[in-house]
Amino acid sequence: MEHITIKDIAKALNLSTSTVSRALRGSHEINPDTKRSVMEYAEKFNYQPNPIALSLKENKSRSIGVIVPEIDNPFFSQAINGIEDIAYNKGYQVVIFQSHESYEREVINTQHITSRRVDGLLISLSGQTTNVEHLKNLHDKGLPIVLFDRISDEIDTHKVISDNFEGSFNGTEHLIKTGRKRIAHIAASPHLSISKERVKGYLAALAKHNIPVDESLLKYCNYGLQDIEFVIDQLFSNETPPDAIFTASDRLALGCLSTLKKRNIKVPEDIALIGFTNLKVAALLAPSLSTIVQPALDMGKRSAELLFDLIENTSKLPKSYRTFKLYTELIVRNSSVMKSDEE
Amino acid sequence: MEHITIKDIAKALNLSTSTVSRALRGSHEINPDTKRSVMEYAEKFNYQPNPIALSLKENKSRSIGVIVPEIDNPFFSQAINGIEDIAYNKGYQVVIFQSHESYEREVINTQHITSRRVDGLLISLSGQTTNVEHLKNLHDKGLPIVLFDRISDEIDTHKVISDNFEGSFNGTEHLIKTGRKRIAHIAASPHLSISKERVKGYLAALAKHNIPVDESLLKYCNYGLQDIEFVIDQLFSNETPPDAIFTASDRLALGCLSTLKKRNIKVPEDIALIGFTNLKVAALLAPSLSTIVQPALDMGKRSAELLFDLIENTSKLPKSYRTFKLYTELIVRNSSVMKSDEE
DNA sequence: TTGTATGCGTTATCAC
DNA sequence: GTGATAACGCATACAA
Repeated sequence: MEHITIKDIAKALNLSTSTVSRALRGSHEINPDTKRSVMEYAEKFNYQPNPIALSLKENKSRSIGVIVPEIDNPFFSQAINGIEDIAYNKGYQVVIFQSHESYEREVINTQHITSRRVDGLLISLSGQTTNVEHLKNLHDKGLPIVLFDRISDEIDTHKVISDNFEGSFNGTEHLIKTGRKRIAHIAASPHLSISKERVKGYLAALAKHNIPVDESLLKYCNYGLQDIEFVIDQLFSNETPPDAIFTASDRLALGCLSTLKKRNIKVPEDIALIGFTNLKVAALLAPSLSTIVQPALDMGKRSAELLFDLIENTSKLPKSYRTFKLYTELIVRNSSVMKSDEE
Repeated sequence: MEHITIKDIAKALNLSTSTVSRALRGSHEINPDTKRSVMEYAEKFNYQPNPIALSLKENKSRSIGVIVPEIDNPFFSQAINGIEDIAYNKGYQVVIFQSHESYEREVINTQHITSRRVDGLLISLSGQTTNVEHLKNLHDKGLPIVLFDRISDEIDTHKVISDNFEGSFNGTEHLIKTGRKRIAHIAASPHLSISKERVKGYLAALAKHNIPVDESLLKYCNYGLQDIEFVIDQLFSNETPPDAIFTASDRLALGCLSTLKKRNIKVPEDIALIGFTNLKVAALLAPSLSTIVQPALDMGKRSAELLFDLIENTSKLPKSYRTFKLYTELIVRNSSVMKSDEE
């Protein structure tokens, strides 16, 4: 892969590299003729400045790192879509890493990230992560970081989340209002901020409607299909099984739907189902599933925008960091069932 | 984001940068004591070599570019998962671009890719792409390229695909053998290699079983949900609607399932459905959908491995390029229905 | 207006 | 065994 350099142009045109550089950069302190001839030559031989040389010089890479638990998760792939969108417009490249829900892998990834000299980091924590020293260190060293979705209180930076409490509260209350009495909640890893908030919302809705909490209806679940099958079988081995399930994520909703089908438990006839999902999954699952829609794409975009704000203003200190809550939207489906329940 | 350099170490230890460099690289022509003290200092202050400087020197970036139509598509996100896996082990970073099924965007992305000096390119063509000069150019300039899934005959390089013809043939034949007479096929963009191969397989299966081709049952469809709804409504406005639908991708299968549900057409009671999907989607949709499973993860891994082969052997010419076909797997579900149909 | 010199971080090539 | 120097591609302070 050969590339033409400024030096080549200079040689060909009998100029110095600095003159060529100036011409290319559109400097005004240059002879219009020289400029034109340089531009023509550059055009003709498809000159493209070497970004690596620039990076070395300016000590920045024009790339941002993104660490997500799994790329192959509808929520995160859609968030990355949004991130890529913003980065593309800013002329940055997006470098992807997966933690695979492993704390160790996340730590290793943060090391790679810094050794790669990315200009900023977007991260959603792994389900195993309880200690965030690895991120604190980076942040203390001045790396702009934005946390999204799965955040930690211990890091003082911008964060973007959806309104997990409210979404969870609304979803649970919807189930209550449609007559459900035994509402199970399947949450993701108990370490995650999103899990905690969603459980809070679930409990708050039950409390508001004076429904006693049954601990056996609150399950934490990994993302594997076996895990969710196990959890659902547990729920249904209960003396009085749930009449509704509220799941905390895309994957759990999908897994739940599939397991229920396997077990021949009909949704929504036998059991009501509502899930936190991103917009695309919600659309695809319509109309069998009511959903609390998380703005995955927007979360990606918003996070990236905030990160670029930080990157482009690293000089301006001190910053005041904020946590941005994006609205969730409750989409109610199976209206026929709703009606019968509402009587 | 401050980083310690070789120069810093040299200054601190009263050595020259070359000595430090040698010590760090584990050269043998060096005093063991010097080496140890350098290593200790580097360890203590967490020295990390600057990959950008390395890149400039070696004229390679230790990164590979990946261009996919949409990250947020289960097939591609899983393929990227595989790519990331291999790249991670090789110590390469993965830079992601989306063409958004747009030819123009794809061309622009290839320009970005080269300007970024990636060491290789993995690409799956956009649905609009018919002209591949932009890739030919890069390839002629010596950039290692591997095409996967959506390929073009016009580029002479390694390619990795699933056995689209066979998968399609088997899926269609399965529908025929279970008694279906009017089998519709919903394909993706007609420009795509995968579409062509799958249509061929579909037609071949019909031909083998002496089923006349009904042009009105063969539809090409974009990925938007509106598009698929439109197509399905078209199919069912037919005087004699289909009794089976064979869809050509994850997205089409999901969209089809969702639309049929919306229209209150029951699967598999009213209509049999079979789709090309990746493993995870197949698992999630079980047991409602029989699937021709494409090895998305493996395709990502295999493509990345081949790309690294090319990257690491750029000196060895000439190469003989190959097209690797990965097996698809037919997973038959709804066995109860099958039985009744098989009688 | 243009050219020369320097530096970004690293390693390779030469000297000593 | 160690150090000085050049080079990768570019931008810029300074000199002309």
